Amino acid sequence: MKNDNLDKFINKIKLGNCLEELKKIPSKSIDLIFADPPYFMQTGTGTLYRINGNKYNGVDDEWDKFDSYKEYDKFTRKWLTQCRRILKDKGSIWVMGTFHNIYRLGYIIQDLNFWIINDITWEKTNPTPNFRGTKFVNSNENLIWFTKSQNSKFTFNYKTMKNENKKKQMGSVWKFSICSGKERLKDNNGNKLHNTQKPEDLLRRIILASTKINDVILDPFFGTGTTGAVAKKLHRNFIGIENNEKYINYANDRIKNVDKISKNDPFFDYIKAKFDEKIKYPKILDLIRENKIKSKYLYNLKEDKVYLNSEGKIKINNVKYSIHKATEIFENGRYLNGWKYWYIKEGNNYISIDDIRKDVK
Amino acid sequence: MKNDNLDKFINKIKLGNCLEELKKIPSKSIDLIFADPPYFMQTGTGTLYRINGNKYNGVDDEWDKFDSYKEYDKFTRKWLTQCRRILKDKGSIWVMGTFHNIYRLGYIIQDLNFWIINDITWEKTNPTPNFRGTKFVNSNENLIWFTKSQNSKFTFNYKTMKNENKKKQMGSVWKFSICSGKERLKDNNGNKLHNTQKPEDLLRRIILASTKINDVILDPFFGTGTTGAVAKKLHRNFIGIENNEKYINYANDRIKNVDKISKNDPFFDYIKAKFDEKIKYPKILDLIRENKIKSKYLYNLKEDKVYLNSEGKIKINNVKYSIHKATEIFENGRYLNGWKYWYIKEGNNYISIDDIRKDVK
DNA sequence: GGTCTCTGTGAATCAACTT
DNA sequence: CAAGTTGATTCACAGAGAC
Repeated sequence: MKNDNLDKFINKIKLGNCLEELKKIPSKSIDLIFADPPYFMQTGTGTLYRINGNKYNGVDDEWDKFDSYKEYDKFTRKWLTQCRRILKDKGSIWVMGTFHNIYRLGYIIQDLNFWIINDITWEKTNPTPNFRGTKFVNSNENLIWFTKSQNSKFTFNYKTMKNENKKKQMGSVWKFSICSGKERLKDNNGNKLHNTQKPEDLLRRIILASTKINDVILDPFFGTGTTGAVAKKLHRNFIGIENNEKYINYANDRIKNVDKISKNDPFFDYIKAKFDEKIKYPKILDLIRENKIKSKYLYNLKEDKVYLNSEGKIKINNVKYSIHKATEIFENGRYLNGWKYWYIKEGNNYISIDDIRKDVK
Repeated sequence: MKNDNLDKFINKIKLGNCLEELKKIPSKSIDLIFADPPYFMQTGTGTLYRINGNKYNGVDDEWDKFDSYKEYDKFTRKWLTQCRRILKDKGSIWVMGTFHNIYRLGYIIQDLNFWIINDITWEKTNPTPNFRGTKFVNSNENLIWFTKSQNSKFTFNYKTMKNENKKKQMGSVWKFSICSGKERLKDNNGNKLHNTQKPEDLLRRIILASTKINDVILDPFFGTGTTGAVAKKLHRNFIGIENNEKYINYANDRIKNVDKISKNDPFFDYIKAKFDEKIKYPKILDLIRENKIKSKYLYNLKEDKVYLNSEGKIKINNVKYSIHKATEIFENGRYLNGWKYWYIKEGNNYISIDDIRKDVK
């Protein structure tokens, strides 16, 4: 996974224009990209008052202003194109937005021939209410997770996610609260440092789901460095790009104070994605050569009996089938996992060939 | 709300090409459009199997195939343009999709200068599992709700929605189960009639939120007629367009068997959106003229005392303020609703002027 | 110290009517 | 039509302060 040209970027925040800095990064060097670009909110010019008469301070930052969708699209197309170049073939990308920009992002992602894996909804448990009762409360943000092409292999720690979700498959709607309290960075005046700081729990799930230990995660809109802080904690590397020096200073401080989770911590199994390590069991030919399958005949639980030849194939009417394919003959076209379907007989006992291969290991 | 040219379409399903049929409908005649257009599912050539070996029958109907995104975009642009023409200025539109098509829809909606009100996530409580454990379970579908332009007034039954949500503002993530059981239409062979039949609960919420009683709701991809069935139940009118005669036959049967909710049903208040009826209370001058405010002085809860003149203005230092504006003086610039801020005193009792006007009514 | 109350605040395309 | 006036609206937390 090493890339010498990448060393000078690793675990650093680059000050500068997003596009220019992306261009400096070596091709095919990044494992994961997380991008939370400006949303282009287009709020009105008037003031929005809270019900108690106070003003509501929404996002009015210069960095969120664009002249038109056309300008926004052009910008999006450029940074996504750079992301394609620097991403490893087995890497993947997350982007984030609301209805203001998410359709621009998704459309361009598809036009650039990226391949969408999932669309995720972040359901906020404590969104800002709609003070005037004009519409449904905007209680969600949206994420898109995608690869460079349809055939890309990508990291997905399926079992880790399942363990995080009461042993059930993790779905595409995630509930988290917004970033507040101690986690929310304050400036020297005690005001919120950044208008749109993201919660660490969200980044934690993204990183645990789609990276391996020591992977390199790039965030081209680094802000206050949530991506970097969580990456460090979880023993991943980060690269940040940010054009506001103030944010960088706070982010560097923040990350410096993060402790990596200890290797003695029971949670360290999660960090290694231990549950998702691929275990290589012996193949059927290995078992035969090592004389682990003592019988020449296999049985299913309906007591059908078949002959297993020295090539590891099941012969039926002089035609050779794999142990899996052979299930179709006996199960009306249903194609099942042969390891769990076929048994040998020892006296009156049926022993699954799947148990045999796992015992060998 | 009557439009004579519309009579021949009302509560009927038109057999034919979506675009051609849309063109026949009069301009600015429709209150609400609900559109669940064909999805652009790319299942690829591989067959997907359930764990038990049965083939998974996903969406692979002919009507779902398009040559490319370009074709899909072109088609989307055309039917949305027709929708703009036939929609009343105060009408609104819902579209629905998954990540395969929702970004195409949203992007084009914005390009056509529609104005998005909300994006809604339908969280499925019982989604199809991901059989191979290759990604997060797709447990959501997405809806976009929008008007013809930024300044469009539209129907939103805010309080009705609040009542449906434990008296709290309804958010943008909706939990419903997928359509199954008795609700799911079967064909004569007992198989599911349509691959993407929508649950009635979903349509119920959409219709209750964004239409008034007797409104006309158009569904250009009518399918098995969920929109029509729910519209009828809730005392709304529908127009359906569908190019598959088989679906139309089943849908007509289905809708014929729907009973409108009785006017004696306690739920009928919801149908009329009674909670959202605008109530006109007397104004401050009316109350003074009719001598309903017996005192010349008003108090706030801090016991500040002000003089209310015969013009209904509060005089402070010889300057006249409205009852609302006057709150700014006593609340450090906070501009509050005067009706709930000012009281008269009867003995030791404070009586809110808001209570007085509501009693008068 | 513990419990209760009060206050502050978050990616917001946040009004309708009269003069 | 622009400017001014009237009036209808909030939820989950965290943290500070009161008792």
